[in-house]
Amino acid sequence: MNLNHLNLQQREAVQNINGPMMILAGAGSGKTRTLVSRISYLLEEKNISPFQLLALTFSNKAAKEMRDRIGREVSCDVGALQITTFHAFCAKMLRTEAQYLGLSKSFTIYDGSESKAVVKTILQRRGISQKDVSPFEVLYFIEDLKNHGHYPDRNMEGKDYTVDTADMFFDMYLDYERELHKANALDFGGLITAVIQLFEKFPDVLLRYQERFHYLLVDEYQDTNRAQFDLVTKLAQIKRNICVVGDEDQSIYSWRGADIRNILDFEEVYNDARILKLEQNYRSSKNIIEAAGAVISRNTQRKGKDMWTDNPEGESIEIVECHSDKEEAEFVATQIRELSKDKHPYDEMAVFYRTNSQSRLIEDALRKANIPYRVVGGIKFYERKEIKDLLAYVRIVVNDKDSLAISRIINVPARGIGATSLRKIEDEAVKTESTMWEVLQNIVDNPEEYKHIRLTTRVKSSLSHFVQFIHDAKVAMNKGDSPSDIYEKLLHESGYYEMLRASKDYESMARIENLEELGNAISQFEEANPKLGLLEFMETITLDTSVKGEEGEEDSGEVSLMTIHGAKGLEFFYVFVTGTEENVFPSYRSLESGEEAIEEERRLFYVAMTRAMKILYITFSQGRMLFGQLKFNGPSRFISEIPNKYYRWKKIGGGYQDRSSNFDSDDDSKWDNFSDPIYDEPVYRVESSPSKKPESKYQKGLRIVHGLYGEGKILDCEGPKGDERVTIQFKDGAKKKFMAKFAPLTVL
DNA sequence: TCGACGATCGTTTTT
DNA sequence: CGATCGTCGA
Repeated sequence: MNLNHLNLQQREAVQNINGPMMILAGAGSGKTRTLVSRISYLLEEKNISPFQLLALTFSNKAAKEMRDRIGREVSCDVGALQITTFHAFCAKMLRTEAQYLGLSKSFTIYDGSESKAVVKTILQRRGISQKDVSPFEVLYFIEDLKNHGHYPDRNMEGKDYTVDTADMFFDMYLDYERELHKANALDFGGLITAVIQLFEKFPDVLLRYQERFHYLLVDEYQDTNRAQFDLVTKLAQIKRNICVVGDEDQSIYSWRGADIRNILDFEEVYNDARILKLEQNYRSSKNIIEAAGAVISRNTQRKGKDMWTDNPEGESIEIVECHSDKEEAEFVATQIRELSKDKHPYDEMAVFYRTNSQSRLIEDALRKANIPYRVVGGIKFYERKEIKDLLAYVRIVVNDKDSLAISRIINVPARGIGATSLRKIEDEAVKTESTMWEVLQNIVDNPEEYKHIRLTTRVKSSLSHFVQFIHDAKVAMNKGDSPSDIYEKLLHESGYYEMLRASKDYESMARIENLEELGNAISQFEEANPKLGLLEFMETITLDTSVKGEEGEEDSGEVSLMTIHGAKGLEFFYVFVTGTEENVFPSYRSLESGEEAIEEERRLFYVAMTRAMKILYITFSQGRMLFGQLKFNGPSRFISEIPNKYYRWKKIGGGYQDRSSNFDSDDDSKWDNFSDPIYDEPVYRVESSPSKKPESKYQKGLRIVHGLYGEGKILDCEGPKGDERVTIQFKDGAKKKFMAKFAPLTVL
């Protein structure tokens, strides 16, 4: 096998197949190429059976790419190769081993919104108002436990994680787990912890898998959480051929439980581990790589890599300062136009932002400029209400214990079964320890015995119809009707289609189209997998949330818009990083929560920078509408962390001095709302008081004039010289806070 | 049961 | 600003 296309380190990563190894693969270092070669090498040179390999990734996209590329390189049967996501791997194993854990093979997988719904019902049942305890908080607590590999009776000794069983939330967690078990369901985290449980309670099962997988590979290792680490460690225990690949500088999911310690402590866990660094970047210009390197070097939580490149120096980074968010978007559009005039195709360009809500203005500007674009991410197809509704019907048919699905659609479309009736049915289910489906069946089949559930005749007759058509669909499924036939049946007999057709508004029409699209998806699935049924279809879509795939999305001739999180793993010739302002990027939340969070934001910034191959534009705006208010946040600290020599700074429109007049002529209605920043607390606490600060020109008590508010007095001033935040009391009594260098202030 | 209306409160989201 | 949620009245 020819490995000449690889550099020295890459080759070592390929050929060093035995024992634990961690590959620290920097951005653009040819990671996928290396991994693909490694697997090919194992298969072709070392004659390892595909059956004995396991490669775990985080996204379906990554798994698919790797599989495709290996398929092209290798002649042996790739079909048996396990290259899959953590979650899909676990789901598959749990379906085969379901009986051990008292699950049925047909368990459903709950996504985040369904988990949240379960938490809500638990809170309700306990009579806790959502105002007092937000379901989100509870869910976060539960996820945190699961991220650390906890399951209800797990002994966490020696796990470096303490569980407070006295916490009221812990009780709710137990409730939650019971609820899911009753529904024959698992959430995302539960897929992982259930496998850990399986391994710990049934060592013989574990042994089977340990002996099967001779070679383990974990991609995006920096994003693993403790549970996943546990799982992999267990699997690798006997053969010890575990290769993990990651980049601590691209760890941007710690808020989702990714534990950077998995990387930082790898050598402690495997003391004979080999550590390899892939530090040559093949993607970006020298300017970009060195600038990004300078920024990330400020982080303390790293193993430390020094990326370098043989690529040419390239263009300077463009830092672009705009007046308003609108103007920023217009700049992006104009610049894209320019690039396009120079014959650069649109699909080589991407616009990044920190939060999804920022896409709106960019979209407006691009649309106005007639630039084709697509928004990557955002509202996903399978998260749309109508899709979730129909899928809830499907879920009931597949797994009638799924009471959550029943509650979701029992009155959609309206059947006159309101909250009160639903409550009665749920109560009965809890009381008799049965599922809602059983209760419904009983009410319909033995109305006499169930008279104590006081339901109106109208409700009873609706229920009867509901039970009947679900039952029919189940029968159809069992006798082998095709998934798409069953889907059509549900769509029409539920009355859902009719409900949408009846209301003729634009929105309903779009929904009908989506439901037809769902039908197509099912038909396609059916054709591709004739042996599989609705259950498997459901699993694919809950575990693969990729956006409704239009064919040929690769070279679409469109500019890509996405959050930076969504951009990880991608590359573009021309990249715009927008909204690079304090409180936006880094986000105000991270600023509030301290240095670790800021380091993660810095990694995010690093990821953004290193997506660019040729030209990197970093834009920010002096003023920005946030939560309906105009804010002056000032440029992001990350901009100041880029050494001067790598960038050119460009101001769009006028300078600071004539700002207020510019503002006035810009868009009057908008600036009418001009008001103080909402983040009144000092966000800069962290670095606000070095021992000797140079004298600020904004002293307390000083009288000033503000371009818009008029005359006032400085009440307080904090922050270093040149970067002060001043609190000013105006003549009308209003107190407002500004960043001095951006506010139109004149000292009197 | 269901809609309308006002209060509230805002990241990121591979699975 | 805008989505989401809870309350209230018909």
